[in-house]
Amino acid sequence: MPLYEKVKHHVLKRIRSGEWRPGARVHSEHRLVRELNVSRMTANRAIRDLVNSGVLSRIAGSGTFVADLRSAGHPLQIRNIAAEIRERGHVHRAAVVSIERLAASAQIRGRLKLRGRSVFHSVVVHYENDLPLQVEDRYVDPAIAPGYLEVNLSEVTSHEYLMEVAPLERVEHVVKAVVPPAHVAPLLGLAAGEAALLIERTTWSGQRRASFAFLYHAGSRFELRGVFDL
Amino acid sequence: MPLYEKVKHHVLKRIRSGEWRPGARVHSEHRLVRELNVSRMTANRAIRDLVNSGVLSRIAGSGTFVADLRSAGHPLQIRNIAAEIRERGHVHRAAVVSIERLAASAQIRGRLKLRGRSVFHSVVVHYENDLPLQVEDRYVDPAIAPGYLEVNLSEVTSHEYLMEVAPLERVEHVVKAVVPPAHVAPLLGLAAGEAALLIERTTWSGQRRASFAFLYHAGSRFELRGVFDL
DNA sequence: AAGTGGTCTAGACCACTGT
DNA sequence: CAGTGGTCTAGACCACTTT
Repeated sequence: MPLYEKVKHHVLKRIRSGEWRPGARVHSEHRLVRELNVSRMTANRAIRDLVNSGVLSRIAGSGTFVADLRSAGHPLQIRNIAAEIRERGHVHRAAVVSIERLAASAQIRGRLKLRGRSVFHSVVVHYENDLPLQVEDRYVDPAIAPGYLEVNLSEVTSHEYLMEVAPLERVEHVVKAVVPPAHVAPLLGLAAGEAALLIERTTWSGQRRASFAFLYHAGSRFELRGVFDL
Repeated sequence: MPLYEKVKHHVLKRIRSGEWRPGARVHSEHRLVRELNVSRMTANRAIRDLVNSGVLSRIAGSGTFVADLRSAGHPLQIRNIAAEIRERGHVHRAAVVSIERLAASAQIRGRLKLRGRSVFHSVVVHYENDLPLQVEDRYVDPAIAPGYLEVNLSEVTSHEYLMEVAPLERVEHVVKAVVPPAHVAPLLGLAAGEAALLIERTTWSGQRRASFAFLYHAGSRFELRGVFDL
């Protein structure tokens, strides 16, 4: 692991533990240099990375601070759908449509950079108050999560399970508007011709890709929201 | 202007001019060091910035390459579409469909919390390399930007103008998938039944709402991308 | 073997902020 | 004034890819 990653973890650990709350001052670059025996350029890179990813914010001459949650409240939350629904005060229910081991297609092998020939595949429908909100069509690298087929996905979300077995360090989201494929539209209860919001989510554990998911949402019932103060 | 910004411009200029097309090899760090008389760390920072913003991609031991199209805007960024297109090394052009003063509907009055009875309304199509990328259907409070009707929106984006007359302090985005309305689909060059990605953007200047915009994008050509390192 | 990116160092000067 | 971040240098070693 590169040194600057260690510096990032050093800072993130304190933020996650609650020791450094939003708005709090983070140790200065010079101080990190002394604490961790790295050069200033290394500390600078670590902190600059965290600023770029929205975790910290800096004011020249003044200091570096843990960013407010509201600015981290980007539309593409990493959180799982179950928590989000419950946070809105509604009932979440998940129905497993299928969960199986498949021979990986060339496309999936490419997306996940799979080494083996097979892949785990699951399709789960998430309901908010008995209305289908999301169809989760997910591919998981068996090398990362060998026990995936035994998980009861109606009780534990894939995201929660993956976080347990292989701490995710990186998430990529791509948001698109699409006409949903034929196997998805009925699961979402969509009329013909209705649009769907598709989020393609790839997660990394270390250098390896852990999973890839197509998250389809009814265009008429789902939206991403983000507020930014400048 | 910092040196690394000059290095970035040096590279972006060649991409914009078409000298370096997507997939093409970019000058190596060592070569940039010789060409521009900067240290390698400075060249490295410039290139790494461009990689982070999706303009370039790197393969260790092999080289740095101009990234393919498709990797589009960051949902977190408030930047205007013109800047975004130019940063991808492409040509931006805007066509004004209409710009006028209207009697505000109840819905628009509510969204903008208008005090007066009229509102400015503009429809502009933004092209990326002559392909329609965004239809901007915008309502502006005349109290905030009285000179809006005189702005040449094919040369200055609404966002740029509003930033000038009434510095924006807050932006809200809502992202949806929709079937585009009849007046929008042809402007985007969409076939019947194609989906569109809609961003509803509200901007605040101080406590007042300055403008409200429907930003329609062709689902097949536009996506939002976000990467988060944890 | 030569070239490429990935990382790291130990300094440096600057503008700005806060005391 | 001391402290902070912003930038920059001129080297270095490494793992990897290409020739």
